[in-house]
Amino acid sequence: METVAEIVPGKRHQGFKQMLTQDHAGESIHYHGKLYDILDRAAMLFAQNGYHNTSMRDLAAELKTSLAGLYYYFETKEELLFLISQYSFDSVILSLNEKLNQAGDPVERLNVFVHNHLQYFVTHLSAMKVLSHESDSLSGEYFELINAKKKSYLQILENMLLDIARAQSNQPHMRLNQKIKISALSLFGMMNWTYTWFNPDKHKNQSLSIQKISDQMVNLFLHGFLKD
Amino acid sequence: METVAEIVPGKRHQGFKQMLTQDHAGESIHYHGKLYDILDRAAMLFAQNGYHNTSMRDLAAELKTSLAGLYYYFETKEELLFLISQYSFDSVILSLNEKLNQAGDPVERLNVFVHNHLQYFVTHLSAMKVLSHESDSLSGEYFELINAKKKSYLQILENMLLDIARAQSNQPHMRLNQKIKISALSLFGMMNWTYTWFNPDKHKNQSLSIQKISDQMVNLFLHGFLKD
DNA sequence: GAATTATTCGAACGAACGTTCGAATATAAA
DNA sequence: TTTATATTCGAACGTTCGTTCGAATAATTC
Repeated sequence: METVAEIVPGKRHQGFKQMLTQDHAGESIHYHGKLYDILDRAAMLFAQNGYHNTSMRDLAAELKTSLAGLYYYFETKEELLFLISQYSFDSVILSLNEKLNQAGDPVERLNVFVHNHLQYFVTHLSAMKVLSHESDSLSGEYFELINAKKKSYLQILENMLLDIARAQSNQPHMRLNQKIKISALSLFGMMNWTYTWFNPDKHKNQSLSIQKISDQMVNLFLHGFLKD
Repeated sequence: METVAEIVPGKRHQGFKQMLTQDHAGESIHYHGKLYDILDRAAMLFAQNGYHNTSMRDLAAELKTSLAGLYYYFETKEELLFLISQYSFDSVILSLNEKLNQAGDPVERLNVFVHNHLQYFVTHLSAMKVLSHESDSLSGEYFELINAKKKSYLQILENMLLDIARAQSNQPHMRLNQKIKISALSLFGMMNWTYTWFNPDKHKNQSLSIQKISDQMVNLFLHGFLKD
């Protein structure tokens, strides 16, 4: 069974490199409350004020802990950003895979993809905003690792679109690969852009539910996509 | 005739407040090469490394001028970001209005809107990336001014969609206002997300032209939008 | 050419930042 | 209770940052 990366504090000097490579290798989710607390609050602050405008002192104050104490759980601020990004991404993909196991035809699978993405996005708005907005505040190995996840996530969507396109026999006017690439990126644009306008407080218990947004985006997308 | 905001250097202590309010009031574009150079290069650096990761020393080095000399042209780094954002936004809207004067039916006007947006986006990729990505690095009055432009730009698109929706007689299943809001924001998502994947060097003189991207996005969008 | 104005500059200031270190405290193991 | 381990902390270090200031230079006006 697939899981998100194991996250444990302490002895990071020895454990860090292993964590980077052991990703997706473990069997159970090791839960360490304090670190998740840190990731959660940090994501909130990063989403609210931006990564570079949030100081470690801000984070320490938010968590009612000491500045130096934070560094027991990670080695650098950049690693903190990486951990937030990695955990969010792994969670979305994990949740998606669970739902895809019981989803049938290509179109339904696309529905599942969009709804899963939007659902996770708005219920973890801070973390996903950070993931969408600050991913090139990462550098080096951190950047590469998150970028690889992005590419594989995009690949999942592109494969779905390929299935859908093949299912209908019309010859497309455009080269299929190109059409699928632009389509997939457009769909991601629709979905990810929500972080700039979706307000969970404003929309909670209101008529504009995730289900409605998800349905309309799929409609908007699918009719255009299927119409040559 | 509408123009972009007048931009002149020097005596900023007196001239600044006036510039903020005189926006769109002048008749001709006052051109001051050096300041445009600064805005252009700064936009490049901001797009490349992010606003907060670009220091005034970096910018001075890029322009082969002194650090202190920069402050002759603006008062704070934040004002510099504001000037970039304002000039870009005004230019897009100005260019759009020129093209809309000679565009007929609602659907064609939507085509013009999308093509104008994407065209300006990719030919001024740095500045537009900054505008899309760093606009909430602004605060106070700066933020409000750019936000107001954003809202009015969104309103233009929503009005177009309203015209299109009215032109066809089908009763929509969803409340029209809501449908138009989500549709407009989805379309902006498609377009603005391009800054994360469009590579001008890679796509220059290649098969993936702006016209093709624009056409496909309009197709993708319109067929879904018109289909209830 | 003198006077005025516009533009550039070197040097420095104070503040904020990420990070480190050794000591202190809490927790668990023996 | 003693020992070992896990966690927190105050204080400080070195760096980088945006910004300022008064002087120097260039351009323009008279």
